[in-house]
Amino acid sequence: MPTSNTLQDHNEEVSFFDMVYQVVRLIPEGRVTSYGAIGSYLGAARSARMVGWAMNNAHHLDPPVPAHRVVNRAGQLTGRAHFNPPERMQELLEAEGVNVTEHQIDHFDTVFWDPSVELSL
DNA sequence: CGATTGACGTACG
DNA sequence: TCGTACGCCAATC
Repeated sequence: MPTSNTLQDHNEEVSFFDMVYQVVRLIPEGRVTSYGAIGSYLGAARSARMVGWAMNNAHHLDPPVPAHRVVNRAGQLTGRAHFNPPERMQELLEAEGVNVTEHQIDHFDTVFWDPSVELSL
């Protein structure tokens, strides 16, 4: 029996946070996805904010989560400020073959990786 | 303990 | 069609 005796007895799957981490780790190199896409894949399209918030926790996770492959719906590296250093996010993306200009991913529609599509749910 | 924020996105006016 | 408001769940103040 789980340690937590929360009100949610319907915990059939892991927490939303954990699911986010799992999906982010499934992102292949050279591909990126958006917070909303992950949230939508998890069945909560409106919880895009939560996905980003989960990334904050991702920094102390093991193994580390490739948060640099997660950007907003516009393809902008909005979360770069939370990296160390912030420019590290762009460097990591370029190292995987993803070109970034002015914190904006080039050909975002091409490198975009939609979990609900690639995972063929 | 209660209110606000937070790496966004969708819905509504 | 464009602009504004709300929602998601958890953590922080």
